[in-house]
Parts: sequence; structure tokens; C-alpha cells
Amino acid sequence: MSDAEQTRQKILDITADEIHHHGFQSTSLSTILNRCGISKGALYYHFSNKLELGYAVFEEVYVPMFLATWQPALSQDDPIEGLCDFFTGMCESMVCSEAVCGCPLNNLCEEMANVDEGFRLRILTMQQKLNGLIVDALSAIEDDLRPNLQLSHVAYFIVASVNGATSLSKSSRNKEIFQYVIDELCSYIRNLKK
Amino acid sequence: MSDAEQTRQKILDITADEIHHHGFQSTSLSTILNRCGISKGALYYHFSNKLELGYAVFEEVYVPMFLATWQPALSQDDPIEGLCDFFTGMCESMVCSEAVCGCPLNNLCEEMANVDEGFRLRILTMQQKLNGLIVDALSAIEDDLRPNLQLSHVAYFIVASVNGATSLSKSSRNKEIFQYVIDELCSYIRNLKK
DNA sequence: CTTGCAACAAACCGATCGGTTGGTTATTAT
DNA sequence: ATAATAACCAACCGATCGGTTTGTTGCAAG
Repeated sequence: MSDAEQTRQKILDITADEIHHHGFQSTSLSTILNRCGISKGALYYHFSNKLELGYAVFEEVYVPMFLATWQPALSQDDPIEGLCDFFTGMCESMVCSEAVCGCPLNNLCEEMANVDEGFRLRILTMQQKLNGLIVDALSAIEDDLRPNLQLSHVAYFIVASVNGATSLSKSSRNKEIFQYVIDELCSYIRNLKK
Repeated sequence: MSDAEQTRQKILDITADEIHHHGFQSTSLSTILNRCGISKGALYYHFSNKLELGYAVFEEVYVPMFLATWQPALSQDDPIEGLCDFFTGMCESMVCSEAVCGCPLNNLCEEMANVDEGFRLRILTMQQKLNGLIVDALSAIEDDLRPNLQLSHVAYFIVASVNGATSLSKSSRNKEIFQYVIDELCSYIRNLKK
């Protein structure tokens, strides 16, 4: 990797971390520069402005990370158990800082969806993609599921519950509440089967 | 109501609206002053700083509004149907701007829970109170419910799903998705009964 | 009549924001 | 060797932030 590429990647990684912790609007460029050990000129050589940097973080850091965590769960032979294992795994592996900071994509959705159209559309695309992944996974085992299920609605419900769970554990700084919600969600998911 | 009281209330109402639309950190004092038609001296006569103003909005505007919307649903003879009616009513009465802005308390939770301890604790208190209300309402009809239910977990799950639903409809600007999640949630809630 | 305080207004403060500008190296092509 | 370009630095810009200070009203008690 060239020096320039390395610098760019470092900016992306550190900015992703800052946004995750403080949100986009409250993330300061000077903080990023200090942590990267570069000047403002360097940053503006690689990115035309703060918003473009945010978009790049979204697409090159958050989206791949997001897909990499959901994909394996949905590619199991039994996606129902795949999802449940995935969720309970999230509980167990969750350190406090993660519980506090929440899902980067959901955070950006809450903060930026009605502030900037560029963010909103990117988030929307990602949500539809995730919904599609879940629907596909459930469709594959449709014969084992209860009839007359609206799989798309089910998928939205699953995602909404997970996001809501992280939101709840944010204020309590307590992953037990996350666990409670996940337990109920798993019971709901397993109940989808015949 | 005295003039001073009126001014204070106007500040609270307009600030509540601004925070609802832009979040706390991005809400500018000068915008509030312009909309109120007052000077900065007037604002700082009534509130010692921006944070205290935010706390006052939380306690004097958001919390009463929040309780006033949930309480009636939970005081029905059948809180199960009370909640379902409440949720579907939210869908129908929801204008686009509400869908976009989300629940003020959930927004503040997402934005401020890990930024300011004062907000976090106030949000936590409110969440526990709501959880208690739901648990109490469900306990009242415990005989009609399935046995071995962890009512507190159920309550958290309900709240998480509703919050997640608003989050999803934010990015899509589409209350249909909210409707989908609510439909699934109602089916989950009704399934609590024997 | 005037003294005093409640209720504001207006101007100003330092700090910080995102962004720009003009230069300085290091590398590569000719 | 030289020209060009990629990659970066340091200083600076206007705008805006939350917050302070000083000054000005209107009313109410003594």
C-alpha cells in the first residue's frame, strides 16, 4: 500500500471511530488531524470536504463492516438459528464501549437522516439491502415457516428490534437490557417456524 | 400567567421544537432567540446555560408529553388492545414530519446518552418509568397471559421495537415501514395472551 | 418621589468551527 | 539535470458557537 493510500486509510479509520463515538456533526476535523498526526492540507488533499469524508467512511468502513457481521449469520443452513446465535453472540462479545456507542449505521440514521439527503439515501440503500438479505435467507427455508408470513415485514421487525435494543442499552449502560430484548426477539424468530 | 412565565414557556416550547428537529448539540441558541424574538440576556435570565435549558425542556415538555401519550393506552381495561390501538393510531395520525423527526426522547437517547451524564440519567429514569407502567398494566391482566412470561423483558421488547420502527421510517421517509413493524409488534403482543 | 429589583436588550468575548491559501518536500518521468 | 506532479504542512480566514457584561426599561414597595 502506497504512503498516500495508507494516509487515506488512516484518516478513514480514525474518522470512523470518531463518528462512532461522537456522531458526525460533533466530530471535529482538528481532532481527526491530531489523532492522525497530519495537517489539514493533507486531509483536504484526500477529501474535498467534511461531508465527502463522512460519505467515504460510510461506504468504505461502515457498510463493509456491517455486511461482514450480518452475512455469515444469514448464510447458515438454518438462518433462524443463525440469527439467534448471531444476536446472542453480540450480547456475549459486547464490551461496554460497544453497548454505549451503538451501531454506527443506526447512529448515523438517527442523527443525519433528516439533516443531509446524501446520508439519508445511503442509509436507506443499506437498510433495503439488509432487508433483502434477511428476506432471501428466510425465503430459502420458507417450507419450514408458518404460512402467510410477510417476510419483508418480519425482516423490518427484526432489524427494528435490534436497533431498539441497542438504543435501550445506551441509556442504561447495561447490556442485560440488550440481552432481555434479544431473548424476546429470538423467541419471536423461532416462533416463525411451523 | 405572568409575562416572565410566558417568556419562559415560549423559550421551552420553541427549544423543544428545535431540539426535536435538529438534536440538542446542533440546536443553536441564536436560532431560538430569533424565533422567540428575545435577546440572549432574556434567555440567560431564565436559564443558566444551554445544558440547563435542555434539561428543563426534557423534564417540563418531553416527559409530560410522553406520559400523556402512553398513559391512556395502558389504562384501558385490556392494555393489550389498548397498546395495539395506540400503535396503529400512531401510524394513522402520523404526518410525514413526525415520522422524520422521531420520538424526542429516543432522539435524545441516541444523541446524548454517552455525551452528557445528566441527559443519560434523565433518559434512564424515564425509560424505567415507562417500563414500570407497561409491566403494571400487563400484571393487571396476568391471568389472561401465557404463563412464565418475563413481563419486564416483554416491556423492554415492546419499547425497543417501537423505537426501532421510528428509526427505520426516518431513513425511508415512509410510514409504511413503520406500519409493517407495528403490525408485527401487535401480532407479538396479542400472542402474549393465552 | 425615589429606590430597588425583575425582566429584559445589545454589544461583546474567546474559542472553535469547516474551509482556503501559498508554499514545501519527495518521487517520478523525460 | 530538470520539469512536473503527488503528497503534504502551516498559517490564516470568516462565520458561528456558547457565554458574559453592561445598560435599559417597567413596575411595585416604601
